Amino acid sequence: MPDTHPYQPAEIEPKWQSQWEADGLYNADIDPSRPKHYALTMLPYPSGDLHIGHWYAMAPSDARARYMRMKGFNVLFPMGFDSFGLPAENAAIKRGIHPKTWTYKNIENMRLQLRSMGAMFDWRHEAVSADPEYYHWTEWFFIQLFKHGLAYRKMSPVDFCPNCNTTLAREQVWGEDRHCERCDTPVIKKDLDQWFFKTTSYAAELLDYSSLDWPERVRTLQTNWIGRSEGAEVQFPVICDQSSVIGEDLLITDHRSLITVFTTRPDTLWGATFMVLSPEHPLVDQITTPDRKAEVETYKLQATRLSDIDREATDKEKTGVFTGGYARNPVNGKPIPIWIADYVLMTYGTGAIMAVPAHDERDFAFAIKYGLPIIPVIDRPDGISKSFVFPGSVSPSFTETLTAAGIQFSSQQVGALGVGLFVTLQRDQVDGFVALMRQHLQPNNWNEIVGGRWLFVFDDGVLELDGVESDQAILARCKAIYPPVSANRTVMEMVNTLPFYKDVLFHSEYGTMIHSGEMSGAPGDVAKQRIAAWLETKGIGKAATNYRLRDWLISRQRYWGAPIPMVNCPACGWQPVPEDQLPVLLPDDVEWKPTGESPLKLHPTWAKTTCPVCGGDATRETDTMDTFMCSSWYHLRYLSPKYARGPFDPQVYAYWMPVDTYTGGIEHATMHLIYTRFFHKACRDMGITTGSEPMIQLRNQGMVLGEDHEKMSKSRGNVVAPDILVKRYGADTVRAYLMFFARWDMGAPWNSSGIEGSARWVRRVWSLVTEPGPQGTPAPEMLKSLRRKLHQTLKRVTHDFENFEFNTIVSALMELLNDLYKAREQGATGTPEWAEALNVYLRMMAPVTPHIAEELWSFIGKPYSIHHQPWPMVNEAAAAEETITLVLQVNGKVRDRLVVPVGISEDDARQAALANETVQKHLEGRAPKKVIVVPGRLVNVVG
RNA sequence: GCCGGAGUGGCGGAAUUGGCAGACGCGCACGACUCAAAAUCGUGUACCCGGAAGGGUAUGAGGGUUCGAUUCCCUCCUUCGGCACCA
Repeated sequence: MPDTHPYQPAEIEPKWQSQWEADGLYNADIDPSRPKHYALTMLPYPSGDLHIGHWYAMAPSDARARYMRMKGFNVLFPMGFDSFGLPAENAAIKRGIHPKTWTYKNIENMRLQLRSMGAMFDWRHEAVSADPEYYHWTEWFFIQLFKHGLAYRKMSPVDFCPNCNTTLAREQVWGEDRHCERCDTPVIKKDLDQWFFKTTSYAAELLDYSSLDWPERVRTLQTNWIGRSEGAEVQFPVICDQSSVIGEDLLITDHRSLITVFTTRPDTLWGATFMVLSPEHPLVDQITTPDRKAEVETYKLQATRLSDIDREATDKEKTGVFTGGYARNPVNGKPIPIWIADYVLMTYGTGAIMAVPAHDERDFAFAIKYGLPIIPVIDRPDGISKSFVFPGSVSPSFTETLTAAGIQFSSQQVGALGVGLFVTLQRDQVDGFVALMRQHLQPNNWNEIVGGRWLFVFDDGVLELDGVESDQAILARCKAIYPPVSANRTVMEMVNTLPFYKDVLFHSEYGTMIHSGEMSGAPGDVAKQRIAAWLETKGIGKAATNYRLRDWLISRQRYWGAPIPMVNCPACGWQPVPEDQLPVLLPDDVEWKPTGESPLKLHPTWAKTTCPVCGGDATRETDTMDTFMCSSWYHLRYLSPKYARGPFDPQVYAYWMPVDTYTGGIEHATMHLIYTRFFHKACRDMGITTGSEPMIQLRNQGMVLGEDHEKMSKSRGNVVAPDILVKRYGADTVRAYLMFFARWDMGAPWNSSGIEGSARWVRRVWSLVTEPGPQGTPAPEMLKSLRRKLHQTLKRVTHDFENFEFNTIVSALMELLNDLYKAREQGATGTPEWAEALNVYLRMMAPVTPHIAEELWSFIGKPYSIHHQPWPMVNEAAAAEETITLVLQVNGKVRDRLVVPVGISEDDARQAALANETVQKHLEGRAPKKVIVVPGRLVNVVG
């Protein structure tokens, strides 16, 4: 027996790491004789220091990859760096370090830190996105997308600092007043011509997750992000001769100025009483009348100063201004005013909406605020109407009449005016009520019925609120009768002042169409489809599907990114750089102004080039690509990072792709994971890749919070540094603790004393194996139960590895260790059962704590390497229990437990329970009414 | 506001998906070893009543379904994420 010595991770960990490296133990090469497994963890950004969050993401993923390896898979588990991006430029501006220098120094450091983890990365597959050999192909992909019509240019606003003369990211804009982080200048929006990828062409396909094993949560997030909605596009002609609006007869419409709106509710078209355009809408200037110009311009400016977040905030009161222009509602020819408001976004739909205030909550609030007409066009499904009977407006016998008619109402004192009646009507009571009202209404009064029906009863007849004209007619009569309502601009504004009516004035449900001309009466379940078809036959619209998803903005006005390989020729327009001239290299000789203006723009010669088509003078694109472009295909570069004839070696691709298991944070659920799926599908359609999805199985880890339960950040000073932990406890302990301390998909706050438990576990395994146990003759029963526990644990650990339940893997191993210690005390060390236990135990540990497992494997005299060993097989017979604990309940409460043979019959279990003294005691002499036997678990006696 | 997750001892968490609540670990208490401390080992540790045997109460709150609910249903509260004037 070798000398026993204390556990020293600082010695054994580096030793095995270099051994594995030297032997190429984790080399992942094509091997058609073995099933492949491509395990991928999200590409880290080389910020300089490896964070505990990186460990939390990578160490359990590594353990899972190692488990798959032991299961017989040929596993590729690569690592690389997402090395373009803003922080490198910030370092350049603040500290005068070149982004390249800063980035590659960080990478060097992080490689060392990553090695200390003892992960099975095959570094021969490393890919670094800022290497020219890498971004060569990022550029190449751009050109392919361009050639296939999936890349295009359009104007798009950015946050811009006019003082620094530079575009700002959202994180560079600070404070309520939205000022520049460097110079405090208020930020403005600047419209720039920029490159986009047509992600929206794939919107429908991106909603299909049928071939994916992805968490429901992520699929929901993506589905909402893509945001499919069905409805119709409708064209509203702009009325260009403003003076004729008043004249009414000679309305001339200009069909060159059609405003297209997207609506999910074409069935409400007859209720569209105004339109709202986004302040950025291209027709705004044309529509705006001279007298409204100043106000509109002010509002537009104000809207551009707001962030999207501010514009989209719901707690803010809606604002807008009238443009002075009118459009014609195409279904009824009525002129409707055109407004602009910041709640309409140019990036969604067509940037213009038809407003139906009677059936859209936002539009209702907007119309009430600005006095715009509100006309109900969809019947209330519940049919409820309400009527307030003004004090003194009816003859005194009216209440008895109502009671006799079975109509529900309450009488209440209304201020000093007297007693009013608050009537609630069912659908079939309205006509009867109107008839009664006509008999009882006193001269020079009116009564309104609102909700299910919209009727105004006057001395001489009944008016219905069915359009803009009747709105004004009714209002005029009411004002004449009761001057206090004179300030109201619409009928709805007038009735909205009465709280009693609040719940019946507006609804957004589907229902039978009313007040809708020839379409009135169309039932709610078919109205939408019927109108969409009708619009098409009339040539004023069509059924349409709209997505919330936007095209992907690729352009960044930055230096440290992959150049966009495009050349602008005055004669030939935008042309791609010929593929044999790639990569377009980033110039190293760049200088920063303290303002952060992109040095590519300032470079004296870089942008000057010739047109690949005509050979004339031309200019390079000086914008670079979004780094999400680099991370959309890194899993492909990993396959063959040195390959020079294409982005990847097709043979290697054919073996490894798709990614079998992808692990990473939930924060990438929408952006990165949608971009990479889009990228893969586009590449498939261009004949570059095969299959429809790049990553088959996705699993997310949660977040490690600081000990104060807050998000870790340098400013809070709650950051946990893995290097210190590795130094103090060893990588194995850190790995084990990260797997143990929380459910992986949930994450949890860090607990610096909790890690002691994992450290103790690792040390106890060390002692168990290396220190001799007492001699003795262990009871055969004890050895049998040790073996049972071993195989039960193996079963649990196997199950938990399959399901990414890492915390219970470690706790199961801890439990078994406790039993092993007890067995050792009883002299089990010399037995075959003991040998088997150690053999299996170390193999179960190997994915979790690879170094100590290797060291102890060699200690017990097994051949190098444990990481070449197969995953142990569960012996079901050995794992089987002989007895169970039968729980005895009386009326659902546990009263006793019996140890019985595992195969006990239902009858025997019932008999045993009924014969039990404690059960009898708790029955207190009652006869059992019912006995429930759950085989193998419990007997519940109900009595 | 909408969508989704979570809420279990002093703390992190477990519970084969309707069947023994609190595995495992941290912490704490007591004990052993030690001159002492650390480390290590052992014992105990949800709460209440009780000397004990035992009994009662407990999985955010309240209701429901069920022989039986941490698990399913309804209402509400707290909290964490994501999305959001989406027409």
